[in-house]
Amino acid sequence: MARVIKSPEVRSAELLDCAQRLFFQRGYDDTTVNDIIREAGLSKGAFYHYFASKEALLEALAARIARESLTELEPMLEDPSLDAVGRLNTLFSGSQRLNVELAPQLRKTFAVVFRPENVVLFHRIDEAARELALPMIARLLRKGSEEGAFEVPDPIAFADMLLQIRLIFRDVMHRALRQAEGGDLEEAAHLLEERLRIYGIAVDRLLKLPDGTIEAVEPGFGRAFLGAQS
Amino acid sequence: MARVIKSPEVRSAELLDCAQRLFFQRGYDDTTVNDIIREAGLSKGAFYHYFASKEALLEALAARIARESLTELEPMLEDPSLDAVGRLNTLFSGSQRLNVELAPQLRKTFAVVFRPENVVLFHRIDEAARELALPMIARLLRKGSEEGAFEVPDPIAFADMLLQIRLIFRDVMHRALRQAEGGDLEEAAHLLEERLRIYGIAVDRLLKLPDGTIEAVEPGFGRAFLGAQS
DNA sequence: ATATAATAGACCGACGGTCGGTCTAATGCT
DNA sequence: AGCATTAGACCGACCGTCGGTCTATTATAT
Repeated sequence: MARVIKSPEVRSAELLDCAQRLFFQRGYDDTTVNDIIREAGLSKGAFYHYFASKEALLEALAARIARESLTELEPMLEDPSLDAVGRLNTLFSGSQRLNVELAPQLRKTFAVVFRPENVVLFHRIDEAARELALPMIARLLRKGSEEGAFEVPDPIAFADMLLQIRLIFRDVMHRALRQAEGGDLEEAAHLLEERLRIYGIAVDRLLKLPDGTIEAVEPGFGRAFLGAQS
Repeated sequence: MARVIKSPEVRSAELLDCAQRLFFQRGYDDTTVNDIIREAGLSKGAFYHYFASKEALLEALAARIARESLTELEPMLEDPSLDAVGRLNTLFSGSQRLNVELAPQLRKTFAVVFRPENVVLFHRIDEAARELALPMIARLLRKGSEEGAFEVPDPIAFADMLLQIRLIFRDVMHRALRQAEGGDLEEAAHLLEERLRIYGIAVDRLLKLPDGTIEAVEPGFGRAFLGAQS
């Protein structure tokens, strides 16, 4: 193979790009190191010059994805013009807007990453994202608690639970996607929205807000996300 | 090797026993099929006569573990002498009693299964347990709702969230175990109990019970579990 | 006797990872 | 400027391991 030299930053970014594309297309286990280096156009040796193992590549990728995602969401959590409840609502509506914008791509990715045989991939990304998100959410909860908006005995523990509970959407989304693909868009959209609504109520209750304060679903989100044209 | 013939039930049970012991000792990935058949004392051919793949073995094992665990817990969820709140409290105290009884063995198992590189193992077992537990919990919630004890808009969705939220203890327990092993039993026990207390409050709030109604920790559980002699 | 289930274990291909070595570009030295 | 040295990016043949397959053989049931 022709020898091409690039700066380490470019190379490792390219490796991560390729890995991300392949992992999101076929899953982690079904993507071989050889697949990755073929697409990235370099050798085995070069690959292992950058990453100690396939596993290490996954971790680096998870960290990058987590960092990028949270950079998009962080401003909503810190918006100084809003109170704590407003920030939470902004977070939900904002992430829904993002989801709809990127719906065609996201749907494909979710369909792969949420498959049971890809737990490892999913879990690594979630773990990385969680680590970054936990202090942010905890700070928001503490702030809201001090402002008297919430009633949260232990911001970190509650942030932890809030982040944990959202993971029901791995399964819910997976089922909705399969159902939508099977033709029943109405039913799928309804399942998704209903679960989001209930999730919103759960958040309300955990924070001792009146049911319905947190708006975890925009009306029509289910159809907008599941039915968005590619 | 000497040819030994056993009934299929015995054989597959033995295979599952070995697999469980090895998976819980070294994890799933680090246990090879050859390890399993060596311990179980049979050949590759026999192994693949009983299980289509290593993966299939894992699923069967997860199903068995889930079935056994839930058989122990089910009576508490159905106890006709108690109301809904009482049943939930029995469930928590009962599973804590079980944990303390089996503490030495459980600690070893948890220390392995909760390790990040063993997510697959953990997740398969949890998935199987969840599938069995979901309808039971949902029924309890519906019953409690009808009795006026809880206020639960969607028993299935709430049961789902309740089951999801408990998974924070994968990480919490893992950390507590490591800390206790590192010598700081007091701190570890405190972390564990505090998190269980907060978890109880979370359950209260989700079900619209007054904070403190659900008793998710028995006092002294942390020390009893983490410090129980082998 | 014959079919079928159970068992054995040699064998296979694919995979992650290693290793000795090559090539290039920057740096130091005269 | 011109040459030597060096760091490290890069190559790809090779290796051990592992999950899984295949054929042969033995036990059991009818």
